[in-house]
Amino acid sequence: MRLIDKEKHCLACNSTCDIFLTAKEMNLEQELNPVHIVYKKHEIICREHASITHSINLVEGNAKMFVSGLHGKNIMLSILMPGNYIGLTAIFGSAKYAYNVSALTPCHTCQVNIGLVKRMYHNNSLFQEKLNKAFGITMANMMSKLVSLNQKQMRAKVAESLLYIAQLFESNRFVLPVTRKELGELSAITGENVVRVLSEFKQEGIIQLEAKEVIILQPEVLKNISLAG
Amino acid sequence: MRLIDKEKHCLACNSTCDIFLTAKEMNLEQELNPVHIVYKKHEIICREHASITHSINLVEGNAKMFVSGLHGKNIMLSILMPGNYIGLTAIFGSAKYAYNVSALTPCHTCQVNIGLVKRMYHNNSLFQEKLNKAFGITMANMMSKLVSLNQKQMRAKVAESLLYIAQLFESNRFVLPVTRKELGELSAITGENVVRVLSEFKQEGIIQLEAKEVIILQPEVLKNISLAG
DNA sequence: TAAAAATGTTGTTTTATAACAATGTTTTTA
DNA sequence: TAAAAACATTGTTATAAAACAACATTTTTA
Repeated sequence: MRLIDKEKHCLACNSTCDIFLTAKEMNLEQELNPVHIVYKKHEIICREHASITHSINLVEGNAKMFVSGLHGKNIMLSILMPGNYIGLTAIFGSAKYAYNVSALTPCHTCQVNIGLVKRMYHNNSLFQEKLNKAFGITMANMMSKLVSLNQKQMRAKVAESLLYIAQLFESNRFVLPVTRKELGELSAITGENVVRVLSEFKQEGIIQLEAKEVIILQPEVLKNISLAG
Repeated sequence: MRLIDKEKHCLACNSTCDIFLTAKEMNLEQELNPVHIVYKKHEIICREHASITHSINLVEGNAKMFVSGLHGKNIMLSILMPGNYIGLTAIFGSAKYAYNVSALTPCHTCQVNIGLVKRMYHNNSLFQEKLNKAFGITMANMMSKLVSLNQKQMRAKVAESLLYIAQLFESNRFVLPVTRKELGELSAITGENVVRVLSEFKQEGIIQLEAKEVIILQPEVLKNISLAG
């Protein structure tokens, strides 16, 4: 179930998103008509193969972007943070989602008609450049993920995932936004093996670990593990 | 060693590429100054991390696009066919190549200053749409490759690679443009195992195989193998 | 708040595939 | 065209990680 909160408006929103700023600059505020939708934990925000009708801005909360693989096993592509957009691939030729997004925590989203965003993209070169760059970065990340998931082994993959999450939260101390199994989806290994590797890292004094709380004690060591094997 | 053929000009070129057509439409023919460079088999056409200075159109021949992974093992992203472009990622925010391209056969390329192509992109919406779409498709392919290489096993991966090549050559009968080891790079398995799987497929009457010549006798069976495992 | 479901943990077994080795064949190079 | 290098093939061994199992703990749901 989703909650539609019609009270929230852009001017009251503390997240100054590029879409709003660009729309304002282009005098398209009237047409914006943003809809604020709240998703509960575990709820699907968008589904693979579904049509992209809106650009979705994650205003509050965390979500996971994943593709559903074989035998019900997912591969998590990324963890979404407040400020991230969903659905902008529509601008790059695909009318359908190529991935799923589901809420890891309650997620507040702001949704705008994708047609309007497309128009903005085509008529505002700064906005265009921003989206192009973001898309290019996504592509580069995909590329390195392809190598990592294929050629690295468990310890390296988990180390990489931990560093990725630390970088998202801009801190070496964080609360894991995912379960062990999901950390496995992000690292392309089983949940059981995630537990094992995490225990090893703890044993070796590389991380401190208690339930979901992680402190990376030796970031350089973890970095080395993530690079080599 | 590369051969620069200054004699070839766009008007004489039988490959009517989008860049030339768009430049003509925009009266930018004078500025185009295309350079025709020929690469020998095995030569590097572009290298990871190098600056992108030109848009490279593969006019004739085949090339492989790959990222260099760990322990000297590559992952092949795609096989390039005549008409394919290299370096357009520069438009999407990255000034450096994120991949390598090397010649599988002698490769004739036509190279145009990337700055000009960028200008064309920003001032021609049709051209823009084409490049965006191409980039989007590349992204989608990456995504499905991520799943395939991670979750499928040898037989499925090799089946997929064979179908991919058949689709490139638009025929179920083709001469492999790659070695067994390279087919391994494309499938993320070892060369030895490629040989084994190909032998199995031959034994099972799914393909006909002699040296580099492949005939897919039972495309549907191969398709099923590629999907399941 | 009791019951059910999901998550976390550790140990054991199985399995797919890499790694290694040995040899024949083709292609490239000097 | 002879020698060297790269490629293809088959068999064997080693290994990383999945699969399975059993149970403790936490979270969700009725």
